Amino acid sequence: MKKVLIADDEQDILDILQFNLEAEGFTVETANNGVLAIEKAKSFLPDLIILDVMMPGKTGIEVCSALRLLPAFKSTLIIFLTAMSDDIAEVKGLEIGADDYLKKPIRPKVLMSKVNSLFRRVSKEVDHNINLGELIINRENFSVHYKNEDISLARKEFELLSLLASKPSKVFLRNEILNQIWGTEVIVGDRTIDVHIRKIRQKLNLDCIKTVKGVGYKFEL
Amino acid sequence: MKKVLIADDEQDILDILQFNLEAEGFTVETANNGVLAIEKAKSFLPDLIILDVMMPGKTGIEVCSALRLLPAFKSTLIIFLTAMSDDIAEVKGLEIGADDYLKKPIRPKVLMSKVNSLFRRVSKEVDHNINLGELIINRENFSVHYKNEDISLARKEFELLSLLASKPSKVFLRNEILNQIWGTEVIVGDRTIDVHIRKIRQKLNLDCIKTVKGVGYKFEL
DNA sequence: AATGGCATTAACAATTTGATAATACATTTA
DNA sequence: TAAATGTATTATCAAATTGTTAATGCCATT
Repeated sequence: MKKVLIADDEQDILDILQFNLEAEGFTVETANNGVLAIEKAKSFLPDLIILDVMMPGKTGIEVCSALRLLPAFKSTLIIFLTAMSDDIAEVKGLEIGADDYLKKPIRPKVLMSKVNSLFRRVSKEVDHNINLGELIINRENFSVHYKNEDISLARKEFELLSLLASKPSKVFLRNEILNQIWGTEVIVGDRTIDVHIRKIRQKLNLDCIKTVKGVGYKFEL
Repeated sequence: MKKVLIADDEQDILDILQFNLEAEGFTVETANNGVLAIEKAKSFLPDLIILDVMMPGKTGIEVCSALRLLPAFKSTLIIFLTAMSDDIAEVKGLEIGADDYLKKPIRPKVLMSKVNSLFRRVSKEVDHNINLGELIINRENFSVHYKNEDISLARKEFELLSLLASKPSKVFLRNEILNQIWGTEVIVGDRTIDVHIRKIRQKLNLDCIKTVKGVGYKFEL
């Protein structure tokens, strides 16, 4: 189920949006200022963020810019809410990294259709990504990102990490891994998996792959 | 069959829900306040908890938060019942860890469809877990959790505990255990089981595996 | 043809696990 | 009570599993 974070300083707006989004099955969190929005975004890791432009303290635009700097929010959807009086040009340019914008007053139907169409648009891509906060795995780019650093993994290493991280905590049996990554036809030696695991551990420099002796491996942050 | 706990201070609601749930084959227990709900949850270990938000003493939200802190209720389904007058925002946010919510007045059909769809959603995952309150065994993660502590068991130990705990109170004959865990081909000596049992007792530090002399072993909390 | 990166294997080390035997303890039976 | 039976405990050793490093062969690129 998709997660949405709404940030606006008017409680009414929060309520209306929350109501409509939840009615469609989204999981919603709210924030009534920019600073809180950034905090909640980091812990909640929403799929979509709806930001009011004008908020006391940090404006929505500032929030957006700040988040976009973090790898975890590179591909998070962001929609802006703008009042008549706002300088629309700035938002419209979308150069700040917004995916869409909405003029107030808000018509729930319009919002929902925008939201749904955005999700439809990215529904395929999003599947390719694994986002664990500090660690981001992008299957499309074959890229791994940890704490603002790009980690370069070879193909098999990448597939292996991808697989394990796709279900954190689940123990993948050695056979399971062989089938998923090497297929049933190819037969490789016993130490092959170990060696790849070792390289991943080495490159990530992070103790996230646990060995379960006699069983297999599991990913846990 | 699935177990459901209902907590509401209105007897009428309890009766209606209990009637409908039992008609569908659920095992139902009820509580008419929050404190009692927590108590019953701990002993009854329901698969689903239906909580009224407004109850004297502890609100449903407080009950939910309290339960979610316990590992045993990490994945228990929780549905809230809200009256018109309740501050709906808080529940809807679902950030307190609810799986769904229902507005009063309650339409039994709506409730039942929500309940069934929730159970359908989690039917696969639940199989992997053995949840005995303080003790949680997760077959997917090969993990054992006792009183907020992770216990690390070797493979055979894990399989043995898993087997015994899969049917509490049932006495497993020594032969039965040998067949299940070692298979019919491998033949091991008589003392092998004892030694493993001992290690489990030692690691768990909990007298949950009883010896039935001349017969076998059984698991009992 | 030379280079470099990658996947795999081989060889060995390190570690963990499992099984057994020997002994101690407990309970039942004669 | 002594013997018999069954289980608990412990130490020990063998076996299985995994970690590590280096070496090999392959492929694509230059």
